Amino acid sequence: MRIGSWNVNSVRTRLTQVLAWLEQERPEVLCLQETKVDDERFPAEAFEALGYACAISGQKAYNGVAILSRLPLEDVQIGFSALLPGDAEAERLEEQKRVISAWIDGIRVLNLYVPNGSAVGSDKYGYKLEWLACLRCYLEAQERQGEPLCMLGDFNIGPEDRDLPDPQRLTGGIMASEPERQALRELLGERLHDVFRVFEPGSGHWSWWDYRSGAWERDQGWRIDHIYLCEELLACATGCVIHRATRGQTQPSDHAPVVVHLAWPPDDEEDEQA
DNA sequence: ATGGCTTAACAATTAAGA
Repeated sequence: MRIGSWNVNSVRTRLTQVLAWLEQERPEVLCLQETKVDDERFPAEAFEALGYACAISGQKAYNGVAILSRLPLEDVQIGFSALLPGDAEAERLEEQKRVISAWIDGIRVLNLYVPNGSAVGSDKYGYKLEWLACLRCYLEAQERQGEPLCMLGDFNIGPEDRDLPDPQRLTGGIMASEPERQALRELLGERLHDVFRVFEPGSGHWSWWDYRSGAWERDQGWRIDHIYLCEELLACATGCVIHRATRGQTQPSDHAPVVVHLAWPPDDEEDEQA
């Protein structure tokens, strides 16, 4: 079983590339962020034609998340309120469409688009920290449900200096400030693990390259798109790959897909050879 | 370089991303 995450920076602008990648890779699940389209205009038919069911939570122009699945897509939950009913903060944060989950083949797949935060100390930075605090509460409620969890998406945080191209210059700034990193560590707790780091401890592995300043040509990226697994799923992980070639295409997204390979369900012999 | 590029919205510029 393979589960991918890709910030596509507009699903309509990127549709041809996403379809081509799906046809080539055929992951069981692909989670999208920054779809930038309301639900009525989401190109579901194009994905359904390739055998993918769609769960979507979008809005006009900004944000927007979706889960595409070749396996049955069940119990779709949208927003923080799904697990925090009556919580005023969860409802307030619902205005921006950044949270969707689904039950797929015995796994709770949680797809997130964490706010960017603009600049340290700005209003948007405050919003980002509030959003992360709400996510922590959401995850505590999720843990009480007892479902195996795969949480993935665009976290807009470089968790450690090895996830940044120039730590000396960038540490402390947006996406690398201690409050953001601490908020992320706290919501992960002892329960959730960055599966990419199980297989690759080194620096120089990026998932996002700025459109500006020739960041791609100079390979000055960040690793801000992550896949986190609970212990039960982590024990089944056989690999985690960043598909960086997509970033080198014409008119690319600034993010590349990240894919985890799981021998799941645990008794599935076919997956264990992956 | 409070810069650089790309997208959506709207119809020439602005907001936002990260």
